[in-house]
Amino acid sequence: MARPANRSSYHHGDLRAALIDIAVELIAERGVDGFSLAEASRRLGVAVSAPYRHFTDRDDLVAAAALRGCAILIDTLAAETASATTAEDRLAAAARAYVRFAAEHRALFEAVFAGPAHGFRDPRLEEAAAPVKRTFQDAALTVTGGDAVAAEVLGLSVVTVAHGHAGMLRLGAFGPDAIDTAVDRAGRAALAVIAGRDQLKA
Amino acid sequence: MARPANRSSYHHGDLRAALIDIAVELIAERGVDGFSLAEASRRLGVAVSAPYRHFTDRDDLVAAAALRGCAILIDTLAAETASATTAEDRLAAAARAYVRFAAEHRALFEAVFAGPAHGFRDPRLEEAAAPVKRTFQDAALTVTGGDAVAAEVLGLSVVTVAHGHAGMLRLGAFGPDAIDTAVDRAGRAALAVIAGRDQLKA
DNA sequence: GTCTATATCCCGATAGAC
DNA sequence: GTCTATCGGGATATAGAC
Repeated sequence: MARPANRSSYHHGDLRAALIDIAVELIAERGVDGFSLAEASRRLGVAVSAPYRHFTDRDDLVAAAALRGCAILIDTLAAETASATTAEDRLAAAARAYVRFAAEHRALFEAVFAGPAHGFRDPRLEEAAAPVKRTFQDAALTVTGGDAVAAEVLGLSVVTVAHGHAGMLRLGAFGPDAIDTAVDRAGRAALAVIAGRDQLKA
Repeated sequence: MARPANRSSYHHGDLRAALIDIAVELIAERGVDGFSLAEASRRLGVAVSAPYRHFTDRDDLVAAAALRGCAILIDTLAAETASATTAEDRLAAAARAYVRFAAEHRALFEAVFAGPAHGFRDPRLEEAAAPVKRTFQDAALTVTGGDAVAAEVLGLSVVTVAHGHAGMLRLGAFGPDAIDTAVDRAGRAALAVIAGRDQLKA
């Protein structure tokens, strides 16, 4: 977002940042698999070899986008859960934030989560994503009143509910006002799971 | 699965079916985006031009795999929900079947649901997938005792919960015995949503 | 219905000049 | 830190022989 115009300015200084920006755009358009360094270079008006000064290879740039996504997701979670009053609401707010991030930063969301299905995962990303899990499990621990085992199950269930809403949103399952609908329903579904959490234990 | 050996038999008769089989294999290995007609032809020992006698283009073959996946998913849903005694259990069984299908037929699941994010969707697939939605909503209608509005919300919520478990399973969120764990948890989460369904309404 | 051959295109990555 | 040039590989799709 820094300087969308004047491509010649990329010739020195911030090509690295510009590449991440354009990678996000391209991933949004064609998906992680459809992203290519060649196309990114073309759009920035630089040689195809230029990116290799800043990233070791194609996947390294994708990983950089994923790391940025992780940071934004964590910030979003922190901001949206801060205003919650009850423990239940805090957990539901985390679910809403998760879906909102997936909707508003589709490319970053895909970069973060597209990895492990096929191919390998960057350990930096593994580490960077840990606070996401923590956010849900900390909130769940408050809900369960300190029962760590139940909290782990509940936290994972709620983040899974949120993940499902993000996926169904991508599939177009929520009609008009899809984003707001998906966010709202994710929050309600989270509250429903919390309310019926007795059913979760084996 | 018909005739895994004797590639020369493909030279006449069932290349179409063999291509779908090999497409499923390749999608499982490299994902929908990583699948190529060229590689499929190579593995079957036929010329790269041969598939074009049976499919108009690459996407047409992927669509054929998706249609097969849809049929299997619908069968799986029907079989697993048949033995349920209560309405709640029938809905939860649908969630379990959904996750089990996603786990045991990962490639087919991806072929069915990978489409709409980027690129276009085959209308045949749209039509073929309708019974899936119906299965969940019919079961939900029984749970809500005939309340159609509540049933629509509940049915979508439960299938979304199942979809989330399928996605998190792919991400490796469930440890050892991942498949059984994911299936089991999806069923329990569905029951939790059903139990707490008062929270779903706006 | 399948093959050979080919046209066209895009990609990742590197070497060496500037 | 970027450019030019290039190598090597793989994909889609078509034309025409058999």
